[in-house]
Amino acid sequence: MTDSPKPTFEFDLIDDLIHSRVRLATMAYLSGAGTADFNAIKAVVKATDGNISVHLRKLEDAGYLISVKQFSGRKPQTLYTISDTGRSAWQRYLKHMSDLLDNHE
Amino acid sequence: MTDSPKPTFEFDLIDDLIHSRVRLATMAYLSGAGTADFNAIKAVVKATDGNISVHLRKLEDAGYLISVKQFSGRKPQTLYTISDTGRSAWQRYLKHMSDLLDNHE
DNA sequence: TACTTTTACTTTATTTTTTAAAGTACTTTG
DNA sequence: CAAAGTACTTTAAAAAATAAAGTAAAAGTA
Repeated sequence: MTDSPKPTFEFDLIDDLIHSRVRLATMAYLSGAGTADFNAIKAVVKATDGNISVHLRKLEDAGYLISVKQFSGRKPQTLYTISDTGRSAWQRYLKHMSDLLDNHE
Repeated sequence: MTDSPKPTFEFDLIDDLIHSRVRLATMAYLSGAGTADFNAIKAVVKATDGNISVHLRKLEDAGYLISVKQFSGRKPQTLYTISDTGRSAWQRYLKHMSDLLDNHE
């Protein structure tokens, strides 16, 4: 048998929960913005209401985001922030991507 | 109305065909290896036969990979190489990821 | 005031993608 | 030569993503 080829980085370690385009955009935006509401996130991510709603829920269920429901004037408003768990998952994700790039400059 | 928030990079430009974990691993490996056969790719990507087969087909259908079928001894062997189209798509992908990282060092 | 539209979402249904399970056509091994 | 393996492909099942409806309240319009 021949020896198995070297992987450039550990693909199986990349976090699927973050990797999805919509959720990646969400995490990237929130990591900079700190806190943002449903509509702001929807806007940067360029997603439909239903779409972003489901993805936000997924990130929240995973414990990556914390949501707070309040009223802005007389309208309901949901605010989202990255949790500590979410932040370290995000940092790990960035590390993996950076490893990928290091191998392919 | 308030002005829309600034995205950190253009998420809608990221290439879904490459972004999928299995296909990302495949492209990353092939971009370094030059050419590799079905089994070598399957090994680095840690995928099952059927799984990698479908993903390789997808990359080939997109014109990102070129496959050549030959015999190694008496066994069939399929070799895969990144095409020119694939290489530039790959470079664009890396550029986008690098943009993402620049905004979040 | 009655009615339509808009806002801020959630829920459900449809489509797409991914993964897993079989299947094919050989070859190698005991 | 029968059983087990190799190198895949094809089809079926599961999961994920997207789109379409639906809800409840607010706001604008006639």
